[in-house]
Amino acid sequence: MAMENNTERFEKLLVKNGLKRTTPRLQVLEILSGRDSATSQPYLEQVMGKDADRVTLYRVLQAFEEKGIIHKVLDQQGTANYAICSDGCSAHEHHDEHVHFNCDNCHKIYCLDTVKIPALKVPSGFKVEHLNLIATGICASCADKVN
Amino acid sequence: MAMENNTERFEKLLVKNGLKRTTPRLQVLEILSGRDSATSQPYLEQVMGKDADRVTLYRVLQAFEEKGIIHKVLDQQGTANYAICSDGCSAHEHHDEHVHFNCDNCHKIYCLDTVKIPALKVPSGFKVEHLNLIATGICASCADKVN
DNA sequence: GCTTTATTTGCAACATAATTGCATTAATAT
DNA sequence: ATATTAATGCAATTATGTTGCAAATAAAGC
Ligand SMILES: [Mn+2]
Ligand SMILES: [Mn+2]
Ligand SMILES: [Zn+2]
Ligand SMILES: [Zn+2]
Repeated sequence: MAMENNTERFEKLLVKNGLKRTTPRLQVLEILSGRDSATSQPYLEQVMGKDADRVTLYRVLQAFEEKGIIHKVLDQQGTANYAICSDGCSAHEHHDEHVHFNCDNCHKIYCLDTVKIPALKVPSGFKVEHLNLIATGICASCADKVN
Repeated sequence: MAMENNTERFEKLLVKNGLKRTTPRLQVLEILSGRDSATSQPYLEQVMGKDADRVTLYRVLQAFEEKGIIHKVLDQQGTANYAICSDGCSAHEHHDEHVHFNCDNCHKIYCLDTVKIPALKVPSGFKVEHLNLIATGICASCADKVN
């Protein structure tokens, strides 16, 4: 049983979502999946360099978000960060209601998939659709380094 | 017992924080205090028009935020919105850890001062400093209009 | 009130993020 | 191999935010 490689997986993912198998798209998937935290748009742009136009990157990210392949998290400065959706997300509905942790030191954004956002009691009349919780502080990795 | 008017209150607020009583500053306080929800930077810029330069507006907002007079909330699109701090906020510490509600219909952001953000259990190693919770959905006012 | 001083403002320039229209290119279906 | 449709690249434009510096002005001191 041969371990399916990344590129094959990604190609299937694109086809499944009716997206053509193009270099910029595979590249974005490759980059995002190789990181343990969300990836900022500026970082992606820098890493891709001249391999793809800025506009193409924006369009790839938008398409992926719409299809439920990635989700966007805005950090405390309002910068867009992207992370691969764990599963269960589709074009029709995202299921990324986990907490995000924005480290004040390394500025990484971690998807805390195991931490669900507690339900909330809001004033009468308000109808809550989604909850978006970002915790800030020091991440495990940075806390380690200080010691 | 004469009811103290807004301008007098705002002048005192500025003096207390070591800020000079200037027209743009009073204008921003006037606008923000006259609204029931947070106010976006673009809206402020539009309302102030040529009364103040864009840069001045940015600097006024920054000074107010530093002094604990207002707090900034980023909406789902990453747009900066500002609201007057209820109280207890100072240059040294903000106490605005209430939930914010971003209406999908009218796009207003309400400070739900009465709704505190529940404490959170995060993976070991992570040290939470602040929590920032934005709920999206339909606000009370918009829900009413539909009926 | 007039002068001094420190703060604040306005302007110009710049930086970055994001969007749009359109012609060209490339992926897939036949 | 060709046709069709989707995707890309490029140029131009918009929006947001920042910086440096000279001019204006608020507040303090006389
Ligand atoms: Mn996430
Ligand atoms: Mn608030
Ligand atoms: Zn960190
Ligand atoms: Zn509303």
